[in-house]
Amino acid sequence: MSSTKEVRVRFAPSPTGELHVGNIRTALFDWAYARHTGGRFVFRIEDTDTDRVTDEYIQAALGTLRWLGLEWDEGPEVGGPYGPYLQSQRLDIYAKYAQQFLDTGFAYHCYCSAEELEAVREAQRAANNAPGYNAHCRNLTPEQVAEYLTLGRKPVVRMLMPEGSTTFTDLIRGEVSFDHNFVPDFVLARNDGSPLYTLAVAVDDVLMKITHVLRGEDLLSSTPRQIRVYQAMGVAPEDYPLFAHLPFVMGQDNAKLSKRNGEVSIAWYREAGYLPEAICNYLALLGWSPGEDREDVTMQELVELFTVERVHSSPARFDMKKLEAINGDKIRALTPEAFLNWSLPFLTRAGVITGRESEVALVKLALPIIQERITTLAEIPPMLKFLFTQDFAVAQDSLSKIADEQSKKVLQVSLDRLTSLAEWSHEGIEGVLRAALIEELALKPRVAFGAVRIAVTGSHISPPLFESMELLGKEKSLERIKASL
RNA sequence: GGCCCCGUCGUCUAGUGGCCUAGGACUCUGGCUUCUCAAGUCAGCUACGAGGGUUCGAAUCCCUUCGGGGCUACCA
Repeated sequence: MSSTKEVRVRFAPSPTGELHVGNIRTALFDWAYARHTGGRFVFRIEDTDTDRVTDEYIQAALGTLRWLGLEWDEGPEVGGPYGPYLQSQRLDIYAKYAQQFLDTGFAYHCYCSAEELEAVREAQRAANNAPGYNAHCRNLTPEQVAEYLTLGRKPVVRMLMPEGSTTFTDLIRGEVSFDHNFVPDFVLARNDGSPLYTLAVAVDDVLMKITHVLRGEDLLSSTPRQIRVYQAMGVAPEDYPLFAHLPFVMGQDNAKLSKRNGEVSIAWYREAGYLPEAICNYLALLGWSPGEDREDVTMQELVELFTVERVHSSPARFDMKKLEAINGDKIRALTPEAFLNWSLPFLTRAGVITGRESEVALVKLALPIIQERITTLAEIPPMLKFLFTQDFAVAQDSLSKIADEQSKKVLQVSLDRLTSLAEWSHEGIEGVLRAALIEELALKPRVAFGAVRIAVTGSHISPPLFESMELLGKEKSLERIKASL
């Protein structure tokens, strides 16, 4: 059917808040599918709910997708042949179709008030009947209409759902069928003429020639309504987009994602030092897998491997621990240059460096010794702070650990031997300290080096000691040991 | 309540009638390695929601049941 057509996939969020991991997972699959098939990735903003969508959220959404590397071929800022891509700029189009549906009898004016509708629903619930509009206004006489008008009532446009049922094949769930007894006549346009989601989404998918709709499963039951709009537009069944309803991403406690059970905003992950590729790799594994016990994929590999056939139908729980593990893997896989570029902003923002060339040079030398010991970029500043700080002080909780006699002795001996060390290299430092502390004083390495570590780096947890001392320099290293005596 | 979707280790998943006494990853526990923290490495814990069928044989097919979720708006 659509085998010869160019694949066109859209991501169409309604930015009523910041994009969260669930939205992003959908965007990622949309993007991956478009790229995998060599099709087009269309980005559309569904801002018909003007009360809840703000420009700020729209801008944030654009920024988030860009940061993640999910570049779109058509959409806001880049344009495209089927624009505009903001629904708020397409109002006249929806109005035209609403009128057309009215003219052709697919839709009708409904004058019922909110109170009347509520009363109907109440009665249905009480009688245990299927809820939904009772088609009260389907066949109003001209007199009745006139009466509503004199009452000052303004009508909404309602789609007429005929008897029967709608069946479609979901690419993930197989054949799904809805009896129209449970798909009531639904509103297409408000009484001020503004369109509702069901109208706008269907009209745009048709006009933008969308071939595949991959979206959240919360929209599954709205699909028959969309299909009815296609029919009203005169679209042939073989030209309907193919649907694939993605499973939910749930929070830790099996509840919907929220701030309470794990941070959901991508902006938070960005600030916390997660790499876009780690986020995408992890999210890709929620509801999909490449098979063959594979998990680690680059963006490129995701594009190559992604198919809807391998997408699950059951919901997945978001697990921060797994994300952390993947983030650590991705950080370790970074080239020195890339790692440096990711690190610098975190170091400057934390006030560890100001960005001077000499500082950057030192950071460059220090990064290799911490690359495999962090899981997020945010861990970099505290780890390298000792190299740059002007007002060095040993951490409070470590102070007591070097206050005893033995520690004092270790530090004194270290100071003496190191002072005469000519070549200040980590090999040299290690050789001297091992000879003096481990062999001569017969101390356990962890005890002996522990004291030096605290004196020099200020903490009992640090990057490898000898490399750290080399980077710090002889003068500062000895200065700190002396100060701790 | 009604309609629809879903159900494999704690979590993400592999698995499409025999390769499954169910594999991988994360977490957790223990060991090795080790200058701390990591990383690496070895081992261990733990699952086919339940009950019926079909079949020589079922995690895989069918039915029932239980559980979870979505929708039921002039939200999306």
